[in-house]
Amino acid sequence: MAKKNDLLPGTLDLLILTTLKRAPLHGYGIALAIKRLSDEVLTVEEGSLYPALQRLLLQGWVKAEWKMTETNRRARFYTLTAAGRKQLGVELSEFQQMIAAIGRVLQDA
Amino acid sequence: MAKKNDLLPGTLDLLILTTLKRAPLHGYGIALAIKRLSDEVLTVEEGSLYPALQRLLLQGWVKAEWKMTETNRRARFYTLTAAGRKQLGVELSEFQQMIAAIGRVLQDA
DNA sequence: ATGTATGCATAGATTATCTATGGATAGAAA
DNA sequence: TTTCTATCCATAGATAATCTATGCATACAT
Repeated sequence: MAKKNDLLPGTLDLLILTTLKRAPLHGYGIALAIKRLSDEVLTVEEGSLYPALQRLLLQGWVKAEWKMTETNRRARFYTLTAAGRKQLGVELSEFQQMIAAIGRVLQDA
Repeated sequence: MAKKNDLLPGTLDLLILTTLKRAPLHGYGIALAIKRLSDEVLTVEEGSLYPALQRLLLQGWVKAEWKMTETNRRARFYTLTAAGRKQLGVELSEFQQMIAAIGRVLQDA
């Protein structure tokens, strides 16, 4: 079994927080949003997504409420908290710094 | 104890292969090169580096020989193999595709 | 009635990384 | 000559993140 890696490890929290920036979404919607926005390149497996959402809940970056979807289904909608919005800023800047650093290595070496 | 993460997980092999692109290096030299090229942003711990080198050896991406350094020390010098050079190309392009995809999500969301 | 897409979630395995060590030697400093 | 610092190897154990594989439930279309 080859190791595929649908995702660059360490980026999932950032991706999730980003999709919640504009509006609350349920888990399935988050996964679809990431897939769609990335032009099908990034796929978030459910076994990665839900544990990640638990982590985010525990740390208070998001909160969750049961609501009805447009298709008349019960679903947990996740919303960015104020702390989560702040955290998003932190993680985004850390990520960009990392990427820039990696870029320098890849380019100069 | 806060989790720091000196590195973006999943990028170490690519970084190592890249530093070996021009010339063979020993482990310590690889770590220094990555640190220096990244302007001190990226730090490769020895506990990450040596296991990674073992993986690369096992897969045949690099080969190793004991030699003397300029400072008169014995050290294992790692060299990219032909397969390793090819692998570097693959990983580089996968990485760039990932980063581009992540960029789209971060931007459009 | 049956299938398909939607939606939740967990268990277990795997992998990668970090922390914390430990050992050895060259050369400088004291 | 002793001691310190930098250079070099490497492993063990813990931790964390992700994937694979499931399982359950319901709305709606066929």
